[in-house]
Amino acid sequence: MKKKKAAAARSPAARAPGRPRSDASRAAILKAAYQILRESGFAKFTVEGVAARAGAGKATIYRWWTSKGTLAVEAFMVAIAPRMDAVRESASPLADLRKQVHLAAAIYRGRAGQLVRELIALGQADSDTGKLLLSDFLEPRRKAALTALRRAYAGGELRREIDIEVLADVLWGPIFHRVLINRASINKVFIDKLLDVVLQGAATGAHVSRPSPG
Amino acid sequence: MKKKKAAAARSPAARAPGRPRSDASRAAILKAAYQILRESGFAKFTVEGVAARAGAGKATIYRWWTSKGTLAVEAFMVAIAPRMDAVRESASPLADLRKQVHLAAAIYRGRAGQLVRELIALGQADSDTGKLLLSDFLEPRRKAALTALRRAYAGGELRREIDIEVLADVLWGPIFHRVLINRASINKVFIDKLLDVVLQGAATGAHVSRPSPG
Amino acid sequence: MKKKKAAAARSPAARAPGRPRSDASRAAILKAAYQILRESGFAKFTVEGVAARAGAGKATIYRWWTSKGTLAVEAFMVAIAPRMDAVRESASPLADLRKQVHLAAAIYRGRAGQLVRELIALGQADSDTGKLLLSDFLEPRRKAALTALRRAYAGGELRREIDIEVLADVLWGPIFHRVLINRASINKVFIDKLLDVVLQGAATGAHVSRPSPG
Amino acid sequence: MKKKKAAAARSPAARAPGRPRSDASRAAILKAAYQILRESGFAKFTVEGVAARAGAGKATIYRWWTSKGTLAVEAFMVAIAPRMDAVRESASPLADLRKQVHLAAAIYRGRAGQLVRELIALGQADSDTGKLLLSDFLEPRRKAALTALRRAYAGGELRREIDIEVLADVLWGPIFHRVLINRASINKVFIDKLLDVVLQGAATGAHVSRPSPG
DNA sequence: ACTTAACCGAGACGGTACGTCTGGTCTTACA
DNA sequence: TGTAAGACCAGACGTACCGTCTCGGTTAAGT
Repeated sequence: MKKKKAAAARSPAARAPGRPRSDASRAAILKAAYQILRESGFAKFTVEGVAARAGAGKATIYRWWTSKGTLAVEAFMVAIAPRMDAVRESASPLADLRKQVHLAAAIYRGRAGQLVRELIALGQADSDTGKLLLSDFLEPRRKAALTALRRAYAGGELRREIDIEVLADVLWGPIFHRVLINRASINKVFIDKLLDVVLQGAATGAHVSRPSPG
Repeated sequence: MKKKKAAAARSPAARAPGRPRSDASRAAILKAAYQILRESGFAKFTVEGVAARAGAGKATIYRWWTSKGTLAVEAFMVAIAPRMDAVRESASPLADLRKQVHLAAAIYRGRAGQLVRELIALGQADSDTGKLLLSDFLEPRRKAALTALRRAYAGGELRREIDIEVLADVLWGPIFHRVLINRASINKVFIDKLLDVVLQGAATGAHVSRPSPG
Repeated sequence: MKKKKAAAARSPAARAPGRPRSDASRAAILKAAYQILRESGFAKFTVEGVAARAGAGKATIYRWWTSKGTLAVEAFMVAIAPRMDAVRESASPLADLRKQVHLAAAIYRGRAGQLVRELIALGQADSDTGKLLLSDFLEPRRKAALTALRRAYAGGELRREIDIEVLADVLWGPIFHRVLINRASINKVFIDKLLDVVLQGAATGAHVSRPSPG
Repeated sequence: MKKKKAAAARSPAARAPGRPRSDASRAAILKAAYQILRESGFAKFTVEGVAARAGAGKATIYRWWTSKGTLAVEAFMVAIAPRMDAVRESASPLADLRKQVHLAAAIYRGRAGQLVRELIALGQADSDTGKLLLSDFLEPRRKAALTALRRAYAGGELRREIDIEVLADVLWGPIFHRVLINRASINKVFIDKLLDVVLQGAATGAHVSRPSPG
């Protein structure tokens, strides 16, 4: 992530000189980092603590991550991201969108919600961390929503004058608002109401296509 | 603010024994705190720095504020809050709402935007700070919006099945989303589009009452 | 001790105006001070602690004592000094001297020994304290010894060329040396040996007049 | 000095892992500490000040010294102790003793006298400091005197019934008494009188072996 | 009885230093 | 060259006391 080195790859035998990076070490560090995050939250997340639990040196951590924030973000993503990409495309883009948002909200309701809270907070103070979290975690989710919205737009399900970019913010914004500011619940009922209001304002017909409420 | 002691209550003039709190000191501390926040942001905001600039002792700060976060929030509010209450009620609640949101966005576009970003971030780590910021700054703004929405609801301008609480989150959420996460601009065009989408989804007729776009 | 005011004295009825000093308060402060010294030593002796235990205000303490050291010294003396003046003059000045030294050593072996240690230490850092301790406590003991020595000298019991002042230091010095530096025991055997050596070096005949060793 | 860890012991070349202690840092700290002691005395001797002047971190100081007292003692000794070991053995142990005592008194008359005063005082409050000062500075001087006394005793120059240990206290005690308590001068005349009285009391013949008073 | 002045308890104040903690860098020996 | 270990600088943290100050209220003597 920090250094590139033209990516070996030329031939199967081509290798950089010196001892190669230890993947065992990298994995141990990320695992220890995530464990600490999960057990104690970011407040007790210290580089020394991670190094000690991983049996690694602090210098090794700083060689591969620019700051403790970027380490925390990467550790979080390795553990969490896979769970968020579970929605597959169907014939109805708006239905896909609903599923995506419900899934994310479900995840944010749990332990992961507290972690994103803290990571977003960290991103305000440390720009490396903020950029990494945005580009590698938050932006991809938004992109997925944008894709669905674009398909719906192309399929004529959204009003012509709608700004898709704005619509994406209108969808995700209230969720983070409740997570970060309100601390109000983001339960299923809320998500449904949110989707209803937003799609009501954006959709063409009255057919907001909410699935039967069971 | 910190201790109550059952309030003596004998007469309205009852006073605690001992030297009373110095208002000059309190004011100097808040002023110094705000100056540092404005000049250098929260990164360089230290209790030692505030004490030194205010000509106060650190102990005095810790006597009256539980953490540096609560001090920062209070200093911010003393300086900023007055500017946000400038919207007076008119005959049209939805027009009032538009004005409120535009005004807040205008303020958040400036220096204050960075400060709320940092204070909200701080509130994630320190619950005292988070509660204070919410109860004394963020919640009052949301309440103002709720009041306008309720008036509109009562006046039949909003659809019967709308949940007003959700609607408030849908209005403010996207703004904070851009401030905290996207870092996308919250310019007037965006705010107008936001209001259009949201009120389109919530209003009864097609009359979304956007003022003529000049 | 702190203020003089021309010493009343003009007539038996002359008095300063205003509320007179409260003796109850003075006594409570000295008592509390001594209790803390005895229970916890000088390490935990704080003016705030004394004021709290005495039910007095800190200002009251600083009105009558220049520093916490002088308070400690006075509290110590009020409690200890009376025990040290118990030796009455007899026909044999050197025997009196022996009794004085043995008595002082006995007292220094106990709790009081630790307190003088700490007070002498304090006197090194704070000159008010040092002067007070010297003039009101240590010097008077030395003076008593000097008086006995002078009587012995006048009675021809000491060699003509002896310097009495030096002799006093030679008597007391080793005791404080053990209390402050060595931490070696100042038991009766040591005191006797000390007296033997010193008086052997100073007395005229071989008659060092040690009482029968029972 | 602080941790031992059973000393590896495998071979004389065994070393602890990790970065070794920086001698440059240690030397800079001791130097800065002594400079501050010499310039301002112990009153203005603060760990923060030492760290700042040495260009060291406070943590580094606390890693290697248990308290500011032990740091002060070590800094003092590194600078002063060499000057006190300048007396070489001659044929006359009592003459050596006289020289030792005169040399020490000469040193204590200067700046070092104030420092030992303050360090001894400090040793009363902090037992680590007291023990270190005693074992590494005061006791060795006393040992040197004891050695000379033992030689004199073996040579028949001291009376059979004399307790050498007591005699050492009788020699050094009065000097510290004047330094710590009296604040009386420890000039050459005093030291000579002191030695005369003490050796008169301890020596066998009348030959107290004072060098001709020129 | 009324005024005046110094007293008193309480506790907030500015200030200084404490000893702890963590972030990020540097220096060893070994692999 | 990478790694574990751990010492290093830097600097903020929150605490503890110092000695001073500012309240409201008390207690005499002098009017």
